[in-house]
Amino acid sequence: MVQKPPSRSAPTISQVAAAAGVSRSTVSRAFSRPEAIGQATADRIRELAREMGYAPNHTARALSTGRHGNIGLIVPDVSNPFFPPLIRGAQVEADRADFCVFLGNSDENPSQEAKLLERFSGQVEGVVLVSSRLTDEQIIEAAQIRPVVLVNRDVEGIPRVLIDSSIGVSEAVAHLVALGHRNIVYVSGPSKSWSNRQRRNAFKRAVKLAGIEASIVYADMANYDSGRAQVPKILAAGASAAICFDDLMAQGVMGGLAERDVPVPARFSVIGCDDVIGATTYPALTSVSSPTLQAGRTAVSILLDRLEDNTSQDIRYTLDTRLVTRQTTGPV
Amino acid sequence: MVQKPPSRSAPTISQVAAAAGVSRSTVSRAFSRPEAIGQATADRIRELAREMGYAPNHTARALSTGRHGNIGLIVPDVSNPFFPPLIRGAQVEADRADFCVFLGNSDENPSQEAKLLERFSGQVEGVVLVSSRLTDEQIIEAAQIRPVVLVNRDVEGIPRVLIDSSIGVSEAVAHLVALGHRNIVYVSGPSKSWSNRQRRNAFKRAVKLAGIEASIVYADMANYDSGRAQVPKILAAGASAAICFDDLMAQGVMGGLAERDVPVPARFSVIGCDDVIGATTYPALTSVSSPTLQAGRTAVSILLDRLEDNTSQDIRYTLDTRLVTRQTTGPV
DNA sequence: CTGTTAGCGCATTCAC
DNA sequence: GTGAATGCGCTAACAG
Repeated sequence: MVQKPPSRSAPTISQVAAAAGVSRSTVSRAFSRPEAIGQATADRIRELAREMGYAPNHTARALSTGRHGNIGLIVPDVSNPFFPPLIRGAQVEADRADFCVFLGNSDENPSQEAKLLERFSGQVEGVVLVSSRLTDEQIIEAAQIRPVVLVNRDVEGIPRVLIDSSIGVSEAVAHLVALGHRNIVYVSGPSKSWSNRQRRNAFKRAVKLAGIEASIVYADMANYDSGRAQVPKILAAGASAAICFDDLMAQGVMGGLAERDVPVPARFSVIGCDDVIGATTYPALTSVSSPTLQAGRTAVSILLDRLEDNTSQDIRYTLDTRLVTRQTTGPV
Repeated sequence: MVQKPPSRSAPTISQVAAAAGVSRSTVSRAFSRPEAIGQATADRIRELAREMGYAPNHTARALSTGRHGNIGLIVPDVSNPFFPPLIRGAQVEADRADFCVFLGNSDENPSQEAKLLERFSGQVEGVVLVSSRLTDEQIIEAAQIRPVVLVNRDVEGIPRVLIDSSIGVSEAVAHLVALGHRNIVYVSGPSKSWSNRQRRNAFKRAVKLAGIEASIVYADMANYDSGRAQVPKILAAGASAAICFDDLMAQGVMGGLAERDVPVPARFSVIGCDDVIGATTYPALTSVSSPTLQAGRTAVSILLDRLEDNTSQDIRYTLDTRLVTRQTTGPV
């Protein structure tokens, strides 16, 4: 086997053992279970190792133990502002346990997602799937190989953390009603999205409860242009306010309204979901805030727990949302 | 050694060899160098392996070859909209070579960055450091262990890809001058940022060349609130336009202006940098576009090249920027 | 508390 | 073209 000569070849455990006049096992213990050997020897070895620039070879350790201290995280699209905070949260939690995280981008594409899963396989102890595009069957199959935790995807038997927009959307409707709105529209996102179904249903329940007029306009994509394109339909419905599937669409709606000289919030109110850009726009967007960072943390936390004790109770962790009122909503 | 019993234990190369009636070497070759064995045997073995659900153990292979097909990518802050497209680009390129990428978040913190580097070490063949907060010495030291490629950081001898804002910023100034502006301000970002220094210098050169009045206001942080807080200083300077270190600050400036009832672009023009949010706001932000996705791709591409042929010529790859004109700039 | 022994799963010299 | 032997670096039983 040809080893590319490293500029500064790393010492092996044997070299440290020789230099310290002990066996390799002792050196090994000095790093993995220091409390199992003499305090003095442990210190001496670690010090010596430090001087020699020795560090345990992660790969060799992984081969021997079957544990590599890595997890995988697959998201549909890193560039969608919804995900970065979630990734961040996952990182933070992984960090605390000294785990490294592989990041994968599925491009909203099931086969790409499966490919990543395959590629990660054998290098990760578990995987977090965010807004997975895989079928239930594929997910269940993947979970048979190694622990899987889902975010915003509800598959029975697979640990999952769900951001529940119900409360936030209800608050949004209540907020608009309190401001005097009597005809609201929900701008729907991707039809196969779990989050979208959930928000739409919460919307329906809330408007029915309030006994006001309401309608739904359907867009296929969740982005600025898509939101902008819905404005004619929204205005045609005679609504005075819109709750949008996400903030990007909300921005699009605002753009479309501005083009038609409909002032926000003077003549029309707009509410987004996820609160990913709220504070950085003008006027600042009222939005249903999603605890995405928390979702990332929780998912990884659950995954790591599962790696510890191999319990397999059915976890379904729900995170609540709330309305963050800013400047795009006003009295009718 | 206690191996946690996998639900569906993966077959090893030996089992496949036994089942196929060949030696382990042959099976190994069937996967790593199929052309080195009989076409027929290779096919037969691969087929059998597929049936048995065999896949080469990544870790064992890595231990033996010293190559694990992973790279590390460390960014200051995943949540900063500048980075996701870059991450995306890096992923795309890694994907093409069947590499997995470890993502790390340094929190703009040098010691956290060093810690990640350490944690990745031994599992990655190379690392891409984006807007590194490490000292030159630390970077050089890291590069002695394994290949390192820098993005937006200029250290002699280390391969680097730099987004050169000079052209874009010059265009921005020219654009404003053409619109009749005669007093412009540059809203400076983090003082130790390479990008900021570069933009500020390009600004100085351009305004001097145009012979117009100009000034610089200094902010320490690059975010919305920081931009918003600069508005009084900007207006006090008597400027009619501002070029901001990045889009987030530009948004902040727009927010601050709106609060003071200064209409954009009617009475004041605003230009951002990086073009990370331009199209999703209203009015749409004029911005100096940074090819961040391309930067990510190029960095990984250079890294992978370097892993192939161990050449070590000094690469300094420059990516140009250009002004994207939208609706926040207008005649004075 | 420490050393000895035996793999983890694979890639790779050598022979044949 | 194929098989036998050896080692990658480390950990974990088992003795002592």
